[in-house]
Amino acid sequence: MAFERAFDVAKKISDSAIHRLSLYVRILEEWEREGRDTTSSEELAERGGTTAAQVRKDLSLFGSFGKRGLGYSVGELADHIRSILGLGRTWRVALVGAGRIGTALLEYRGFRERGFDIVAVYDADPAKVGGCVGERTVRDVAGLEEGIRAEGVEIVVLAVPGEAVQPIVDLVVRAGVRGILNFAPLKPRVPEGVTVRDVNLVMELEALSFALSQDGPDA
Amino acid sequence: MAFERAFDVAKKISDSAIHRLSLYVRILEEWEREGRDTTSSEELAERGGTTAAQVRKDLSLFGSFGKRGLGYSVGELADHIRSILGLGRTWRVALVGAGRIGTALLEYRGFRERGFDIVAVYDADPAKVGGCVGERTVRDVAGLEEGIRAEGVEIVVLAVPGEAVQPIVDLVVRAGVRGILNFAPLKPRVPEGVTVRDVNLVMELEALSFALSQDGPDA
DNA sequence: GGTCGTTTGTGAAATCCTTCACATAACGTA
DNA sequence: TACGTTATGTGAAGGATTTCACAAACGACC
Ligand SMILES: NC(=O)c1ccc[n+]([C@@H]2O[C@H](COP(=O)([O-])OP(=O)(O)OC[C@H]3O[C@@H](n4cnc5c(N)ncnc54)[C@H](O)[C@@H]3O)[C@@H](O)[C@H]2O)c1
Ligand SMILES: NC(=O)c1ccc[n+]([C@@H]2O[C@H](COP(=O)([O-])OP(=O)(O)OC[C@H]3O[C@@H](n4cnc5c(N)ncnc54)[C@H](O)[C@@H]3O)[C@@H](O)[C@H]2O)c1
Repeated sequence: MAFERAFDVAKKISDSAIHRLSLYVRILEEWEREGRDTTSSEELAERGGTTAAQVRKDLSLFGSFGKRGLGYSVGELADHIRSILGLGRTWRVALVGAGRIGTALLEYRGFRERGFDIVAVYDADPAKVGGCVGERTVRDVAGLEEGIRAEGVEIVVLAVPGEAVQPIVDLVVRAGVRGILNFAPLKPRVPEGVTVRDVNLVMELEALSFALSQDGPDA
Repeated sequence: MAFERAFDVAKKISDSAIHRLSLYVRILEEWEREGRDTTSSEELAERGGTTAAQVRKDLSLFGSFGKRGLGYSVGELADHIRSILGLGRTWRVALVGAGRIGTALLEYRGFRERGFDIVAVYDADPAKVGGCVGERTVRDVAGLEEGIRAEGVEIVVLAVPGEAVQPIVDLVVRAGVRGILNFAPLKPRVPEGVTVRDVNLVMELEALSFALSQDGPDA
């Protein structure tokens, strides 16, 4: 069969491999726009800050997309990786929490461009519900479960205060959501089969603090 | 010697270990507020979503902070980890880019609470320069290098468009900054000794997309 | 003081991830 | 068709991180 799907046979793929694939697509798309036809693991590695062997290993987890002696077709490889990452489509996303972070995300074009369409926004604050953020109307979080089902929402972005996280997570999981991006500094509990990714900015700053403390003293 | 500093003898500490330490502090501080005196690796692991062995291993990279048979003193362990991460002080942070993400960050109290004090804000847009965001005045990015030196800025948070990143990074590194938190979807090049941490939200969403594509088909 | 139950700290084993190295496939040339 | 050059795909080696498992340390209790 031409179209390999070796990767859904329950193999374990590391997080860093996925991050690199995500990076490779971005590089390849840039090259597509520049009209480049072919590339090599060497070039991708150079541009992506890794090694050629790593690039080939990452790809080999999912199939073989190149031609020996020639390299890869930029367009085809991009297609393959997009298909691996599930990016050949639009994902329906709901945002919960139209606060500072929430509105920043809403007005960012990069998400829709990359296939993540924020189809609905929810908040609990009566002062915000009914109002507009950008071109979208903020809905009452009371209708969240119903809304998720009605709109076929697949991913929820959570930008609410920490204490509100767990109840909302329970609710959206009940409504069938299996992917959550969480900005609160607190890891919610979810059942098997649901993926949560946390964006914890304070942790990132603390990692910087550690790095600076390590080699700072001698400066 | 009572105060061990075994960790600055050039040992390699993994990123994930640092993230977990950061998590442990947060848990311990919560327990401190609740008035709990002691805890165990078991409890920390349970609460932090890891294993007891992992907790002990993480801590053992830096010293030994517990009492066998008894566990850890909540307060002392928090102190030790804060000291390891360099959190026993305030870090001087500058924000570059007072756009959507930038202003969200500025108005967030969590950073100062955890020792990251945003002492200055810079932007290139003449319409923004001179204006206020929260209680801070936006300064012209032309004065960034000078400002960094004058204010003793140690960490820079970059919330500017991708194409502006590299020049600003070069400039702030020249001014002596060794820690950068970058929101643009593009990894800047920096010399040895400078740490950059990237927050790439699109990559996080793409990782969710992958996870959903993996086990989605059977649903 | 001795014994018991507890929990740490840590070598050793197991697992996961990256790098190495090379057989293999593809193409151009003659 | 044979040969030379190139760059992939992948087992095997090497490193790093996580898990295991247990000796050592501590307090309680008698
Ligand atoms: N702003 C930042 O820079 C920043 C940085 C790091 C982390 N965070 C985290 O991100 C989250 C959001 O931060 P923010 O600064 O945007 O906060 P915010 O207070 O500006 O916004 C939170 C929004 O959530 C809404 N909300 C509260 N409870 C809700 C509920 N049960 N259902 C629906 N909506 C509800 C509020 O009405 C508000 O509009 C917080 O957990 C915060 O800790 C924010
Ligand atoms: N907003 C989001 O939700 C979001 C999500 C993911 C990534 N990002 C990334 O974060 C970065 C900022 O995004 P944003 O949405 O806040 O953009 P924005 O356009 O709202 O803000 C960018 C700000 O940077 C300023 N700026 C431009 N060039 C500058 C320079 N040379 N020096 C100083 N300031 C300069 C602009 O004047 C503007 O105020 C971008 O790289 C974007 O890709 C944003």
